[in-house]
Amino acid sequence: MRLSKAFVPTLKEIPSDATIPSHQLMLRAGLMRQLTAGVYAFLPLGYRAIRKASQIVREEMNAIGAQEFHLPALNPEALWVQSGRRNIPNFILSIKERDLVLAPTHEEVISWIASSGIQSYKDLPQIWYQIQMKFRNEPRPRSGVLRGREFLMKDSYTLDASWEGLDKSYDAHLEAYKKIFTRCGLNFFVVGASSGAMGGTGSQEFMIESLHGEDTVALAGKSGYAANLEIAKSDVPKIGRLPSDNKIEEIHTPNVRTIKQLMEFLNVDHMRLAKSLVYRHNGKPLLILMVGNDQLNESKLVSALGGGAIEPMDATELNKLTGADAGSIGPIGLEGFRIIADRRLEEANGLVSGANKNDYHLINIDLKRDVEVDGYFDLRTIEPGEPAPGTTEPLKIANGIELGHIFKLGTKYSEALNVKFLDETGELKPVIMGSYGIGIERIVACHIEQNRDDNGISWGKSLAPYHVHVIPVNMNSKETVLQANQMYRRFTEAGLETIFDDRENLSAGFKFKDADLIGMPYQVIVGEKGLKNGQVEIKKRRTGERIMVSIELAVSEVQRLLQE
RNA sequence: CGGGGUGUAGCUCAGCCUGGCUAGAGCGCUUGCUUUGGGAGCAAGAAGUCGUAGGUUCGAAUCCUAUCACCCCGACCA
Repeated sequence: MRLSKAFVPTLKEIPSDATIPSHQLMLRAGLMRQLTAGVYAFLPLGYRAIRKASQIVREEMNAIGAQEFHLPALNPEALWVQSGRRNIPNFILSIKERDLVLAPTHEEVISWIASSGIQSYKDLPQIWYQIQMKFRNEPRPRSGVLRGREFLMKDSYTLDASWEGLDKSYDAHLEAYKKIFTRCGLNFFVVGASSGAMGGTGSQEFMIESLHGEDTVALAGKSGYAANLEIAKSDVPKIGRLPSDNKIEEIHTPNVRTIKQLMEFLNVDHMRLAKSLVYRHNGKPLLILMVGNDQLNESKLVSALGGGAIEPMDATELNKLTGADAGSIGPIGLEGFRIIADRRLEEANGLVSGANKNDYHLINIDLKRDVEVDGYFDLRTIEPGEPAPGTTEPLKIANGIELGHIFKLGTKYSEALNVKFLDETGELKPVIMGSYGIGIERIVACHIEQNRDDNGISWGKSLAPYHVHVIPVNMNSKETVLQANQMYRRFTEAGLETIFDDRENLSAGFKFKDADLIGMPYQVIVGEKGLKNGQVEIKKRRTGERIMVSIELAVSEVQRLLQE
């Protein structure tokens, strides 16, 4: 590719709208331009990187026997009503002129195809995938391509006749994903994750660690524990039982609202304070008991409740139902509430909690004796430094960017959308599904986050839009131009993807800066100094190392470096 | 959706508080000459109805109102 004829609009200055490095560099290196919030146009160089990433994904998917589909982005709205996902908040973008929506993902369409196409256990298993644009009603797009309103995804869907089959399909994806992200030159890790609104029985996320990530993860390097904070566990002890068996007493606690005030007022450890949190679950009142300073983890709460909608109860409503304000609520004598508690409180006694009467607390509460607790669940958010499960290793908390997510969906969609098959015994059963996503643009953005320096992008070999960047130092030197042209021709003929900076009237410095910014792995610098000795210079972008080689050996040397 | 910020030339920004000549700078762009190993120099030039609409005023980029867009923090996040 001759730069003199190419569209590679590099920018010297940092575009003011971009705040994270990958976003800034993707704009500065001329990979893409923003059309409107959360929507980007990929320019030729950026699109090449996207295609490289897609191709790696495609190869590894094909290697596990997956078959590529091309699915409609326009979906009938009714299909989403049927699956129950039409009204998930901030999810679907719709078309004004018709009852059509833009597909945010493709479980529904896949299920529609499978419902007529899959009839017998003999048709299973299947792995189907697509690499296409998806659309989402994102309330706040941000961080460049990391969170957009349209985004390129590889999504695959597995159809199995048995749960064992699903495990196999899932594990195949787990391994394929590791290969994909390794080939993409990413330093990634896998975490246990919440299935969230997707439903299902298990899921894992592939992440890179980054200050700019939106996810928070708990990590323990040595023991290998890694989990999204939404589900992360730690070995904190239960608070257990005290030997005493005192009766409940009411204590006047004027103006005591917070756990901290209560600790000071009663002069007790926070561990004996049972904090009451009041929510509505699918509209029904719910009281949650937590150990004093522990934070409720809403993701864990939703899982514990088996899904559904939760919302904190607002103050006036709470007062109407209990006669007391938040801060004075407790489990004793509370009517019309389901009561659940965090595991740390299991069978605990000697607890302090609100009396459901403003300015009063109860002491000596025994959950076993005095309260009908409808289940103990792990509901707390872990804190850094707590021991990883089954170890003494302290957990570290870090931010991460999610690259991929794999789900065991089970039968949620096959039941809603009638994807059934006849098994060996002639019984009609729902197909067992899995769903597995990878954000293609995120691969590229994360690759840049991890492969850059002050001068620009430093592409790894697998995603680099081109392999080699040939730079003639002085376009006024006939010899330089002649040799550089030959160099370009030789590289191209050898099958290497090559950029040739044949632009006239640009200083050498300008070309070097541009080459470093767009970041191809190897620069071949053709200058009068080297040519005197029949040599050109190969510069490794990543290390800055320079090697002088004879003109004849330049191509084979770069080929050798690319093999390394 | 709550809070904050910004909209002035292709890009980065100044000017706005305290209204007043023909609206500025750097980069980029065009032409010519020079230059060519780390974002060159000189000269000449093109380019903006100051986001949009309304208002106040003799006069608005500047003050007021509304509106749109974009960015950041939060909420949300398949």
